[in-house]
Amino acid sequence: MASKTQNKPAGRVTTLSGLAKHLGLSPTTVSFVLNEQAEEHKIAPSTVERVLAAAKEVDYVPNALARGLRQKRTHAIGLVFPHLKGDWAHRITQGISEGLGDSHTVPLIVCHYGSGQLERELLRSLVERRVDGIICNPLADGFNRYLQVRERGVPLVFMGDVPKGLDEISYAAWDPAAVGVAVRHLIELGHRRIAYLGVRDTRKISAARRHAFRDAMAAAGVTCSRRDIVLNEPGAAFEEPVKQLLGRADRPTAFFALYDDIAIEALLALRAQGLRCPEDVSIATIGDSPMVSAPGYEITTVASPVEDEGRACAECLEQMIQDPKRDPIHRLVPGGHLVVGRTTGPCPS
Amino acid sequence: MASKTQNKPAGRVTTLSGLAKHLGLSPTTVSFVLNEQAEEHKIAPSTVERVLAAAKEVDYVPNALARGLRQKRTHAIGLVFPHLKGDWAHRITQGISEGLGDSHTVPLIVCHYGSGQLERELLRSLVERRVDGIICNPLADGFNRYLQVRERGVPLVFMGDVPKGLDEISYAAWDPAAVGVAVRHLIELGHRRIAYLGVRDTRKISAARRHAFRDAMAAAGVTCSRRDIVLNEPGAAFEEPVKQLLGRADRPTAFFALYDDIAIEALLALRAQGLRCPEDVSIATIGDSPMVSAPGYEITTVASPVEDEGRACAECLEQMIQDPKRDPIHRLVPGGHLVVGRTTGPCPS
DNA sequence: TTGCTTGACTAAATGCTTTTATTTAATTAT
DNA sequence: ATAATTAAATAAAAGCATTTAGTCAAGCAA
Repeated sequence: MASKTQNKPAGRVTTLSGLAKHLGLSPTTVSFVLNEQAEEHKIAPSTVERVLAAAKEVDYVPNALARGLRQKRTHAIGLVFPHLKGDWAHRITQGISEGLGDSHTVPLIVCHYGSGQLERELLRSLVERRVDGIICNPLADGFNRYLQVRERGVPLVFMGDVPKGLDEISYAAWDPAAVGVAVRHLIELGHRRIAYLGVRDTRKISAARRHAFRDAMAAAGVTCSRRDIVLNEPGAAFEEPVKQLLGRADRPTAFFALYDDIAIEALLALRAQGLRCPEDVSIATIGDSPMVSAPGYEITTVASPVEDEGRACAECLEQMIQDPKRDPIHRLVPGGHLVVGRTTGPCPS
Repeated sequence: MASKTQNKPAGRVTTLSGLAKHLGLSPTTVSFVLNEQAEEHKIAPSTVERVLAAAKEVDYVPNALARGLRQKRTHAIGLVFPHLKGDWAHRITQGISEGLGDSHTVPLIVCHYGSGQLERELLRSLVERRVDGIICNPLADGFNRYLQVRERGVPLVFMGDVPKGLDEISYAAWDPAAVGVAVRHLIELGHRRIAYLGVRDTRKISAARRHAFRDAMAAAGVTCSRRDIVLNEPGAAFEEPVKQLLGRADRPTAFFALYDDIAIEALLALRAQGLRCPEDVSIATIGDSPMVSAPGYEITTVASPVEDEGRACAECLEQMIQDPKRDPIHRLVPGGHLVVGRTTGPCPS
């Protein structure tokens, strides 16, 4: 038993070297045993047992700081979220955890709460702590902050959309083909004039979704007038464009909204015009929230496979960690099933 | 400019020593400057500037592992959550972040998803990483895991309830006095026979809430029969006890439920008896969720000050970190306002 | 001139683990 | 019996920043 009064580092059994001294062995030997390299280094079985027993006895916990310092690997990854509101953070985190599997990597979750300042600090903090990689959902104007991190050699994966033209960065995003599910639903209900409500495509996935819309229409043999495509500036209201669309003689009988909040805007604008949904005009969207939570809405949507996205992000990041110099990975996560709400109905004849 | 071909550690400017060599100074000097101890150590102003400029130039990021190893302080704390579902995690995290203030401490959030095995691993991982402290919401059967951590000298704060008799551990919990808010509401509505639906008091706060109930009743001059106090075993159903209570001639006209899920159980049991709520019997509770989210329920509750709890936890932990040997801190967070739902009404005459 | 301060900086130890290169003794091959 | 091999370990460096205890030269007083 180690003397309790002794205060010298050698006397403390809490460290690997302390344990070694306690056992009359060298730190090397103890390290080999504790890292399951005993076979490889031909440590005598009796010694292995002795070390293991002692480690258990004193409940030795290795110092991850020292280990990480030496190995240049922390087995921790950073998850940068906007916040933890709602279900999204929960679902994606669960997916990421699954994706990490048994790699004994710990996700460190931080939130920037919409503050660019905080985002920068947190990012720096993660780099200081030498996380093995980062999965992030950045602020709209925060991309360059992450690029700086990438330049340091920290593997980085974006969950979701990235700016157009940014090819040298990895991302895992929901496959835009899911748009087709919503569109086909509308077409099956008999709709032929379907308008697209989206935003100007400064990001890849947004653009890809618009193409998916066009393709789904084309595949069904439905033509789509360019006038039925609304591409707002980010942040702009949809009331006016929707009004205009509805004012036309050959007005659309259905809307596809790129985001769920656009769908709500459209719904309100439509009602303000004295039209009923879904009797007069149907609305479908894609989005995380089936929006059943908002009583009175219940917009038809395509539920996104958030867990799968998380898993994809984690797998993607692991690959990058394995080989930091590899080409950036772009993964599209398929899936998403239709959740029919109260906003889609048969095309009015 | 540092030669790029050189591969020796001295050539890399990314470390403090590298930077020092680059500048023709000692690591000591650079360290002093970068840690704002230049004044204290009488570093020449010109040198200070030179160092600062160089650090900025190469965007030097200190290695938190090395620093932590030396200082025995990581400026990171662990937050152990069950999961990130709903609003609770979001709110308490925000509160904790506020409570940490500008201490430049990063919260590392981990979730055990109800798995004791995972909880143990995560806890060990946090200890390995030498977090400065831990704020946790443990599994019901996981307390001893945390006590082991505490014994290692890691400051520990429980958010919420702790087992009875466990005085040597810190916690920050919602003041049980909030129970009075719900009870007074019922009394103001004219109720005199109010039953208490709770669980056997193996935990401190549960017991304190029962006392708060009793006190609130007494303060209003209302007597409370012992028969109106239901203390279930944890996990047991409330259907039977509620049935019994309602079967009595002098049946209660109102229920106070210790948790919101108990309230729901009671509501269902009551309806199954052919009684209406709130016309025949009122139900009030205290809890995080105003339960407006569950349409058709909307149980009257006292909204808990989750952010305040988080802040209290963080402040509590910081104090313990300052002086790990101090007595455990027990903090009760006041507050909580009444949210009147559809389950409370005037006492039937 | 000698001794004492002070300003400006540095050498070296420390924290803990991993890893590479050796060592020592025992065993086997020749 | 000598060389070659193997088993079982170890010494020492590396990884990076902090911190204690100095050093060295210049400036000043006596």
